Amino acid sequence: MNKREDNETSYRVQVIDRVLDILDSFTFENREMGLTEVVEKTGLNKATAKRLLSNLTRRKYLQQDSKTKKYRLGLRLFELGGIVFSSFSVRKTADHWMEHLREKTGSTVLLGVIMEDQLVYLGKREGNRMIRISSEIGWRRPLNYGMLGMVLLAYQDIRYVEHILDRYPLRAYTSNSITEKEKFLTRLGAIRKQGYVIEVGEAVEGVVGIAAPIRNFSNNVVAAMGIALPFRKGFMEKESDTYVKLLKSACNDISLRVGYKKRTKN
Amino acid sequence: MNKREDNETSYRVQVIDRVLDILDSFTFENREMGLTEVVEKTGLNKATAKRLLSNLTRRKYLQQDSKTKKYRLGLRLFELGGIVFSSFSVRKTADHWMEHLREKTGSTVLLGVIMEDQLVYLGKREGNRMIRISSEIGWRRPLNYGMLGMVLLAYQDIRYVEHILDRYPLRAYTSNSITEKEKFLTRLGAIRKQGYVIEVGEAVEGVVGIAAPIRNFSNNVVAAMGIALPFRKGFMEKESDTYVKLLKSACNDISLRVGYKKRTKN
DNA sequence: CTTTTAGTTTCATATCATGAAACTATGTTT
DNA sequence: AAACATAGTTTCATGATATGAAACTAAAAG
Repeated sequence: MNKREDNETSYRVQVIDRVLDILDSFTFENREMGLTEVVEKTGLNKATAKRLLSNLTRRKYLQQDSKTKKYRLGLRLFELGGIVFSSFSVRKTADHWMEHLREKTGSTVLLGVIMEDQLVYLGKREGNRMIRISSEIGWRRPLNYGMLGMVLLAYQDIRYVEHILDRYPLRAYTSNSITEKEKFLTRLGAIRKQGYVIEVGEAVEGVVGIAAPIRNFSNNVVAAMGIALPFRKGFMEKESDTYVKLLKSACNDISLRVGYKKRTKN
Repeated sequence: MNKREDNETSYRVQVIDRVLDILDSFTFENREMGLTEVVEKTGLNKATAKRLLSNLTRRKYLQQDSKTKKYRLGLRLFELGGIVFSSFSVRKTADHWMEHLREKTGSTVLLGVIMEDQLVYLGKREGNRMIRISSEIGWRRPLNYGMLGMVLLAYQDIRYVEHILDRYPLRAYTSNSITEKEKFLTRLGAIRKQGYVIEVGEAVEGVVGIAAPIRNFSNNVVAAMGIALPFRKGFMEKESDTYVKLLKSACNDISLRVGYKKRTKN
């Protein structure tokens, strides 16, 4: 008998898994669920689900609309999330630079990191123009998505990139998205050489993205920051340079503050 | 009809309470705990605690430092918190105004709401001056704390205010804090009359706070926004007016834009 | 090396979560 | 208005499952 589960788990507690299944069944798109919907998503017995839901609600991990009886994620999760949020040091140092960039460019500024093989948005500043970049803080995207994903991938080990592309195949988000692996890898090479990326409508139609890497003390790229602007004719010739310079100096400064030491071999 | 014990609980599930006790034992100040520390805080048996911790870790609700063996809150909580965060509509509409205020004043801007009888920080923009306002998003404070708390309380029903002051007595955060109930109530009246508050060093020594209310469609005050600046001589005479005007117009605009949410009472 | 402290694993036990079923409540169709 | 349909709530006998004392290992401290 394989009693020994070779992972670190000492023992599985059924209720915990069930409770977390419930919490996990809430998403950005699906923020409200009734009892029946929860039952459908989790496969739990109705009575059990009710009991667990009530317990979570009593502890403020869920809240229930007294009228519609529907449940949503509770305040406690917001608080706990806030604790985690406040612990990302990159975010903190990037904060006022994001502010600055948005001010100077009037465009939406985004900050992302790699976490568990995915792109996670850590920061966002809404631009005052009319673009809709629907990326909420906490969002996850595949690592090959858009400007931030490309920058982050560009500086990873090639084997890691392969691993990622293997697991999350390239998708056509728009008609301009790169979907061929070879082309994509070439692109990453170019980004590495340039030190930044400019993508035109590859993630969102009609939106230009400019992004650059942020490094930590050990020279590793740990985050990427980018700005998103609406595409205009002549942009590449006239304006792009200004934006790139702005962005690069911001990213470099953040890198320094996070502990990045300029290239010295050791 | 005789309901059960008048709370909504259908039945208590011990493990859930225990698991949530564990999560709840993490705070902003205490973000990392070893097994023993968790046992101390929760009163659980060591074996039980270990089992629950492992389960939470496997599900990314906690993460464990492989070196020190210490646990911290996990990425999943950040994501779930993000979902809750993104659902606060006041925050969203206040967002670019906070940006604007910080830009114009160079000071720290804060946004807070009442939640479960406490002041909860929903938004923050770091000023570029050297003040230390240590309020993280998700923080809770008693409702009688500082500029935001005072503004929020000023517009609540007097009986609610009494209830709050009863439960959370006035504390002296600085030497300027009001600690007498009568004085405090008079202050709230003045705020209501003025439509804003200016407090000098009542929450943090040497910091001036200016805050104003944000109302929803039904005229209820649902949030408060404020700016925090370092105290300078002659501030009250020369500068305060400009700041108040800026802030008031921002708050008014947000109030207008915060259209309708769900109706709470009728 | 010895002691102390912290983390991990086991397993017999009865506590505790479970879910089928019966129930209420509310909305929808005839 | 009754009949039907759908969603939420409560009960309680049952045994599956969480429990914790104890024995263990690992790693610091003395």
